[in-house]
Parts: sequence; structure tokens; C-alpha cells
Amino acid sequence: MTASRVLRGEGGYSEETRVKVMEQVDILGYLPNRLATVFAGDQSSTFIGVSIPDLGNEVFAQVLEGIDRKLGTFGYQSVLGLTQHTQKEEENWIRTVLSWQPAGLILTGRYHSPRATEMLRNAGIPVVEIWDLNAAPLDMSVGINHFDSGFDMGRYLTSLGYKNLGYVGTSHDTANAATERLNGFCKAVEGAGGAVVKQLCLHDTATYYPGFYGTEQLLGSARDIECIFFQNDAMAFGGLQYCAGKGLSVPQDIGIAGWGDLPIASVMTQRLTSCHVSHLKLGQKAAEMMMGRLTDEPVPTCTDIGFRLIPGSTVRNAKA
Amino acid sequence: MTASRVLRGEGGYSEETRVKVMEQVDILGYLPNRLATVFAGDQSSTFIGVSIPDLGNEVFAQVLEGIDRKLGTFGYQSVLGLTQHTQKEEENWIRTVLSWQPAGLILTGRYHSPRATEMLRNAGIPVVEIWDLNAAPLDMSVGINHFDSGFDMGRYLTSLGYKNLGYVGTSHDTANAATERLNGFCKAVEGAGGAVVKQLCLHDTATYYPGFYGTEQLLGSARDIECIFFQNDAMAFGGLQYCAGKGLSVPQDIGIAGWGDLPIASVMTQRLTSCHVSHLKLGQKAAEMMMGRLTDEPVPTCTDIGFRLIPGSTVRNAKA
DNA sequence: AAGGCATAAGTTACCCGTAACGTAAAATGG
DNA sequence: CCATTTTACGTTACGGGTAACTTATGCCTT
Repeated sequence: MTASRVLRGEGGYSEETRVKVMEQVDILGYLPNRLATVFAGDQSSTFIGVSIPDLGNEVFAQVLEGIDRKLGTFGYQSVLGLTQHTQKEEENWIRTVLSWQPAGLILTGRYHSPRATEMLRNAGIPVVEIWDLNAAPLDMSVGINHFDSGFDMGRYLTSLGYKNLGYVGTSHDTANAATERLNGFCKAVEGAGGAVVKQLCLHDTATYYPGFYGTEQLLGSARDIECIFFQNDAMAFGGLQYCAGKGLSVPQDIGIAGWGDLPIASVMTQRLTSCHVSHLKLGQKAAEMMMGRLTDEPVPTCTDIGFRLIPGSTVRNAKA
Repeated sequence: MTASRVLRGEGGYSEETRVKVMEQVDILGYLPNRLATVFAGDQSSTFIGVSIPDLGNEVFAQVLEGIDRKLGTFGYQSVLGLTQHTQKEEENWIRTVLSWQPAGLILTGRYHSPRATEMLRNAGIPVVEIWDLNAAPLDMSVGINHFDSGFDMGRYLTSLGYKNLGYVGTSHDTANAATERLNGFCKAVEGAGGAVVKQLCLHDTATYYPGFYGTEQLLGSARDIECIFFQNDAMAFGGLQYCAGKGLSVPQDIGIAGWGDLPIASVMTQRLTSCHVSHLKLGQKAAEMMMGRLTDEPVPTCTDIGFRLIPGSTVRNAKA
């Protein structure tokens, strides 16, 4: 008991005793068992469960980095869960991670299985849903309005005179954010009298290759496409490479727009038209909201991190 | 106690009792507290601490993905630690994560602080050191020989006739792998009668921007450089963009070589000269070795995952 | 019907750190 | 110098799950 007091610096011991305890700590290489503390219910753990669809997507890697760095400054740890974009994986992971008594959970996306939702409610711990902005979150939410970002891109591209637009993306069970962007995009384009031809590479991950082959397929079936909006920048790069390989000049022969504004996009000589989202900041904000809740500070239930359209030079000039 | 038996399917209960227990589990939304099990020492946890320098580097994100996916198939979870390439951060993280009684640890790099090493030895749990191949690991190791990969690149580039070579990289306390590649590179180049001019962007992360500006600085101070070897592909892309912006043709005016073979490198029209390492496989192998040790299977202490030089088209042709 | 033996279910103790409470000695006060 | 307070340290109990052990019940055997 006295040793416990010394180790927690709680006071109520003499300097002489403190030294003796610390000596033994050194000799024994003693490390406290935090499991016992949490188990006894004296305090909550410093685990935060963090579910991320996949890390192959640079964007999510950055979100995770933002989360873990910020949590780290508070002495908290991320327990990772890669859900592969499926609710079933997410549900299983939630069940497992909850049995470890985490202090809170940060989940990507707003759609969860009914059982998952029930477990989350029963757990009685803070939950932050990130990525999709969610006006009615389980607990807290931080993200952007994907529909709006797709809409803005559609409005921008049609304002440049494009009428025949293409979309290249993948489709997962819960890739709802991308689907919402597509919906917003279509609404804007159709509202401006244009049309969108969609090319979905199902069961693929949203990276370079599907961008490359998706573009090939799209242009093979619809030759009059003037400009393509991709699910994300990685796919857009794949599309750019396809065009370069086929001798198609961008933006003279075809326009290319991505989404997410990867770091590499800003260093390329030809600036990729995209939509910037501060992924690192999103992650940090999620961690901050979590920590705010855990320290009983007032926390907004819903935070819009915002986005910014990047005109770039891979679509035709506004004056054209 | 009977409930415990039912939940573990241990046997020694009647069907009637089983049904009654499961009913109550449903009604109460009961989730077992795994903390208690581990705490009691009846079994070890299913946590594996995983330390990664940073996730901004796509390469490490892939390693982590490989680790977590594989661990997931065994019902284990990753507890993440981003060490920012510093031993001090790693040491602090190790101390914290050990207090949570993990089943094992996977650490990036072979150099740890003395205290960290001591804690790792005392912990008595499996440890896999990844990234650098380590013939004398604390416990187990999986990675590649970075010196050799740098050496091979140096030999390849000099075999093409390059004499005046440049290197652009960053330098962190523990970016030892990159330093070893550089050492191997220099040895090969100097052995072939060439010379290497180094440009280190200290205190920067090894991404596009430093690659861009590092190239600018290097070429500003040493105009006769024929070919530049970069710390990694991301920096090489930055260098490529610098060259494109300055009207320097690659490989006619200058050669560019990266390291790591990012996915995007293989879809570019101009194939980046690089060195391929299967990062996902590295992560999976690390997780497999960990699981093998935890299930008392015989596990090799040291696994070389290998690398493959990618000639690419950003350096002059062998016939030139 | 008594003895032997599965099977089902209950009881006790333990894991480790700490809250709550107890106690002895030293310090303080009038 | 005795009463009161403070300081330093000790004791007990608890948390949830489970190993090890005990008890109760029903079944079969001879």
C-alpha cells in the first residue's frame, strides 16, 4: 500500500521510504499492472478503439496518424481495427474491443450493424463517428458533408462548360461517403443540363490500378466523355497515367478531377483538380472531442471539418 | 461459475441451463470482461503492441496493414504506437504498453534505448523487430538488408556509366535503415570509382516536399550530378517534379532512382527506378512469427523478406 | 437396497492495485 | 505534561472471471 502511494506520488510517506521503494522498483524492474487498476474500476483504461476501413488508402492512414498522435499527447493508446469496409468486420471488432474496456471508440462511417449499434449504446462510453458528417450521431461526429463536396465539384466542372461527364469509382458495402459524393455530383451535373456516365469497379480497392482500368473501360464504352471525376486522387492518378499512355492530353483532350488532395497532388507540375480535406486535422479533432468528453468538458456533438475545392490544371480553364 | 462454463463452452452443464444462461446474456447484453481473465493470469491478452515510426510514410502504413490484418485472423488486436523515429518516444510507449500486459510486441527498427531493451527483456513476452534485418535480435526479426539494397542500387547505377551521383534524404535519430542504404550505396559507388554528393534535409519527414527542395539544393550546389538516389520513392517523386518544372528531361538530363516501390510507381508511364520490398508481406510475416511463438511452434529467429531492384526508365538505358 | 460413479452445480481462493479505514508514533498546543 | 492533531504506514475488502475443490443429484451395478 505504501509502495502504491509512492508510485502514484499521492503523498503520506516519508522521503526515506520513497527512496527505499524506488530502489526496489529499480532492482525488480517493476512495472505496474494497469489492468488491475482498470479492473478494480478505480479508473477507466487509456485505450481508445479506432476503426479504419483500410490503410492502403493514404487518406485513412493520415486520419489514423492524426488520431494516434493526439491521443498520445494525452497518454492514451489506439487499439486498431481494420474493417475492410464491411459492417460485419466492424461488428466483430467492436465486440472484441469492448471486452477490453476501452475508454472510448472512434469509428469511421455512420452506418453500423444493428447489433453493433446496440453494443455501442450499452457500453456507455464516448463514441466519435468520423468521416461522414452525421447530424444525428450515436454520440459525437466529426467529418465533412460528402454530398456537398460532390455537388460543388459537379457545379464547378459544369461551370467550365463540361456536359458529358464520367465517374470512376469502386463500391463497397459501406463506402457510403463516396456514394454520397457521387450523388451530389450527379445532382449538380444533371441540374446544369449535363449527364454522368458511371463506371464502378466493384470489389476493388480504390487505388491506382482500378483508376487506370476503370478509365480504360469508361472511355471504351463512352468515347464522348469530356471530363472524369474519380472517387479519389489515387484513382485519378491511375486515370492520368492511362491518358498519358494513350496520348490523351489533359486537360486539352479530357479533364481529370480527383478527390482528397493527396500530398503528392500539390507537388506535381500539373496540379490535380481535387477537393482538399485536412485528414490529419480530422483525426486530431476526433481525438480532441474524445478527450474532451472523457474530461467532462462540453463538446459539440457534431463538427464540420470542411473542404476546399482545388481548381487545379487537369480540367479546362474557366475562360475556355 | 456455471455461466462462465457455458460461455466458454467448457462442458459440465445441462442443455436447459445453457439456454437459460444464453437468455440472460441476451437480455442483459452481457459482454465478458476480458480484463478480468487476463488479470487473473489465467491466460494472456490478445493485444500486440505495434510501434511504427509514422504513417505519413505509405510504406509503414502498408506494413501496419499487413500486421493488423494477419493478427486479426487470429483474433488479436494491434495497439498502435507512433514513435516519430525517436528512441525516447519508443521507450515511453513501451513502458505504457507493457503495463497493459500485451501478449507480444512488434517494433520497427533494431535500435532501442538501454531502458527499453531492459524492459523488453524483463517482460518475458515475444518481440519481433521488423524492417532492419537483425542477425542478433532481442527475440525475433524480419526485414531486409538495407545496406545490401543500397549497395545493389549503387552497383546498378554505376554499371550504367554514372560517375557523379547524388543522394537526397532526411535524417532522423533512428532512420538507421536509410542510413545503411546510403552507406551501402556509397560503398558500391566509390568501389566503382564514382562519387556521391549527399544532400540531407535534416528534421524533415521523408516525403514529396523535401524531395523537391532537396533536389533543388543538391543541383544548386553540385551541377554535374548525373543521377540522384533518393531515400524513398516519395522523395524521388518530389525530385521528378522538380526536374519536370525546371525542364530537365529524365533520364536524358538526369537520372532518378527511388526506394520502396510505391504502388503508384508501377502505374506511372515512366517507370520509376526503385527497389521493391513487399511491405504487406513483411507485416504479415511479422504477425505470423508472433503468432507462431505464442502457439509454441518453432519459429526462425531471423527472416529475410528480400528485395528486388526495379530498373525502371528514370535512369539511362544499360546500352547507353 | 447399499455402494460406486458419472454429471451438474455451487464454493472458495486468487490475480494486483487502491479506496476506505485503522493504528501507532511523532509533532503541536495550551 | 497531557490532550489533540498530524504524519506515516498497515489492514481489509473489492473488482470479474476461473482453477481447483466440494457438494448434491440421479443413475447404474450387484
